[in-house]
Formats: sequence, C-alpha cells, structure tokens
Amino acid sequence: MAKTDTKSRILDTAERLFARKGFDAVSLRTIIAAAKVNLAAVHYHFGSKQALVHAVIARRLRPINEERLAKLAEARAKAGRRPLKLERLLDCLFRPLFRVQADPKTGPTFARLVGRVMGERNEGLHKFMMGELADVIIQFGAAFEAALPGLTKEEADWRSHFMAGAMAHTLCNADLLVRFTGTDADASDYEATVRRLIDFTAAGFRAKVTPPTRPRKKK
Amino acid sequence: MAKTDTKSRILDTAERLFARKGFDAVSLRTIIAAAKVNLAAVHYHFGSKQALVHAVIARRLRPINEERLAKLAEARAKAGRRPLKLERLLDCLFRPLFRVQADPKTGPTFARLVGRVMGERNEGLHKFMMGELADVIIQFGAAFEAALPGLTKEEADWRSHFMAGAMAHTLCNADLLVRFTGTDADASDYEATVRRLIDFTAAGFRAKVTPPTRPRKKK
DNA sequence: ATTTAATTCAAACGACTGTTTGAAACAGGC
DNA sequence: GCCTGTTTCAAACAGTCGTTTGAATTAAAT
Repeated sequence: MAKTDTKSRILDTAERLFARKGFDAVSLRTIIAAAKVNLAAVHYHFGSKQALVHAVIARRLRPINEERLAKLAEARAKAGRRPLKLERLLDCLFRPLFRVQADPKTGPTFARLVGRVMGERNEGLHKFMMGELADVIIQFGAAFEAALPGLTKEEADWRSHFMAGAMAHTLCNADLLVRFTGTDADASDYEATVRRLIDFTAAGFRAKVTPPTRPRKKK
Repeated sequence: MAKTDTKSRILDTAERLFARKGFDAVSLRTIIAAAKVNLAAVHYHFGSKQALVHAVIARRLRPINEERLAKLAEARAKAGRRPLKLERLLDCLFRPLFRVQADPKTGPTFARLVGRVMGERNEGLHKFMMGELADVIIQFGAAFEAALPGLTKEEADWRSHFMAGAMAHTLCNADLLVRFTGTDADASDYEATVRRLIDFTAAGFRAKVTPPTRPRKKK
C-alpha cells in the first residue's frame, strides 16, 4: 500500500471543495485537478461520485455519531434511575458535532460540510443521511420524550424538529454569523456556541404550550 | 398581449419543479417540456436561468416581506410607546410566511420553495436573497433587540440566528415531519405550526444566559 | 393591405458532466 | 530475471447543460 495516499488525497480535497461549494456544484474534474490525481482514480477507489460523497461524509460523521451515543450511554449510566436532565442530553448531541470546529486539522471546513448535508435536496443523499443518523434519532428522540414528561409526543417531535433546524443552520452558516456580528471565530469558541445553543433549545423545549386560539373571531 | 400566459406558464411550472427538486437539479428543458413552451422562450422572457430563478422567488417572497413589514409597522403603531411583546414580533415574522401553506392555489408547493432557498449554496442566489431580505432583517433585528433589553446584542444576534434556523428548517421539511409523526398536513394547520414555532423560539429568546463553566471573565 | 414590432419555433453551439476503456507503470513474491 | 496483481494514466464515450441564432409566425399599428 505504497501510494494509497491517492485515496486520502481525493478524500481530503473533495471534503474541502464540497464544503466550500456544495456536492453537486463541484465536479470530479475540479477535485482531481486540485488533488493532482487522475480522473479514473476516483472511480477506481470509490466507484462513483455518489460513493465518494458518502465516503467523505461518513468518514467524519460516523465518529461523531458514535461519540454522541457513547456520551448518552455514559450519562444514562451515571444518572441511574433518575431521568436525564435536558441540558445534559443536548450537550451529548451538540458537543461532539461542534467540537470538530476546534480541531485545527479539520478546521471549520468540515463544520460547513455537515451543515450542508442537512440542506441538501438530493434524494439519495437524504436516504444515506437518514441511515447514518437512524440510531441517533431513535435514541435521542426517546430520551427527549423521557426528559419532557409534560409534553405530548407530537409536541416533543415538533420541538425536536425546531432544535434540529437551529443546530443545522448554526453549523452551516457559522461563518456568516461571525462576520455579521464581528465576533471572532476563535477555534476554541465552539464551547460558547454549544452553550448558547443549549440555552436556546432547552428553553424552547420547556416552553409552555399555548392553547389554540379560542373560538374564532370574525375574519 | 394575448399569449403572454407563456411567461406565466413558465413561472408556474418552474416554481412547481424547483420546489420539488431544487434549482440546480431542474433543467430548463425539463421546465419547458412540462410547460409546453419553446426552449428559447425562457431566455426571451427572462434572459437567463438565474433570472428565472430570481423571478420565481421574488414573485412570492416580495409580498410576504411587504406584509411582514406592514404588520410590524401596525404592531408598532398600536403599541405606541410601549415595547413590543416578543410573541407579537415573532407572529409578524412567521405568519405571512407560513400562511402561504394554507393557500390552495400556491399550496405547500411554495412553502418548500422558500425553505429551499435558505439552504441553497449558490453564491449569486445568496446575494439575491440577502438583498430581498435586507429590510426585514434590519427592521426585525432591531425590534428583537428592543424587545429583549436583558440581552447583549451579541447574544440577541445568536438567538435570532437560531430562530431563523428553526424557521427555515420547519418550512423546508414540513412534509417530512408530518409524515414522521403522522400528523395530518391540513392546509389550515399552518396556524398550529406558527403557534408551536412561536412557543419554542420565544422561550429560546428569553432563556437565561448560562455563564461559562469556568470562572472566566468575559471579553 | 402594408408595415412594424413582438413573440414563437427548430436547430445548433460549445462547454461541461459522470463514467468507461484498455493500455501502460508499478509493486512485491518467487 | 519473470510473473501477478494493484494502481495510474490519457483518451474517448454518451449525455446534458445553458445559451444563441435566424427564420417563421403572430399581433398591432398605420
């Protein structure tokens, strides 16, 4: 396996370009030119562009999801019989994801990549992502319901949906806000982001449910 | 102007297809085949595909933003000197946007379209959207800060960001959640969605700010 | 009816896409 | 050295893309 770095170079370059411009907007020829490898190498090592996209995502996302589930299991073990605190739950979900921003090796490059995935319209990619996230969705979904005994399942689902939106949007447009507010995108500031996101979403989860508007007044 | 409906047919068909598959994923040839017009008609009436995309978006989004600002102005007038209530503010922002879901003419088709725009990576499209939304962002941004005297500007900006994420994600994947929870996507149910979104985001805005874990001074 | 302008049409343009091919270059085992 | 399997390479394939062209058609104005 002497020159297997070809595979890695494709992965790294593709990740960088995908994050910057999107999956469909970056052609294979753009990637192989930047990575200085042959065009056919992509199909030799990955089989297709779609498979390359999946590989790029899975390489980063899988460890994150594993860490999420591990942290959740650990928190559960520590809590014993007591119900998990909502903030603790959100921390298990957010921290492994946002921590990659602090990693100087991956840098903010990957953060946008993951955020990008959620907004992607590609049908196949969506299926793939749902498969990758299935465990996380199931485990955390159940945990949220358990941590919010006052909410109906329907209401809890909606709020999980809102939370996911806030999370994805934050990850995807992190730089946008930073430039907008002038805040310094200090790499280690991911903790502040996580803290803010937990504050916001935890309060959202716990919000009092406003009853439907009473009998209609005139239109 | 007898057969000017060619222009409208292109606009309507493009909107439908864009909403379903995304802007880049739908080719002009797909549109003109469904609309039963000639390929060159698109360039004759709009000039380019990008201009068509802009026209499709602006046709729907402009009235929405005008209504948002009108509602905000009205609320301000009614409140007089008193500060605007946060829920009222959010209602001005959400309702005009989600109300289109109830319109049987546009239907949920357009809802996904607008939601889709926010997740789009296209550089030019992003600039265009920022231009369309500039007034709304400025006006509501200031209003949010005024309604949240206890928050620093930085914190208020972050939470506006989270709110925008929840809003966009909800609009974009509305059908996804409906299918997931089995809730009926009754057209008139947009009011329930708006209510839920206001509950969640208002509580998020009002959340207590957790101080950093270490006794670290802020900058 | 003739002229003028607005609109539609079929056909092609050049550039780009993901993918495939078959021959080279290379590796390590014998 | 030869041989075997892995990896790289230039070239082409078969489409699709947005855009342009110039003539044909239609509508309106004179």
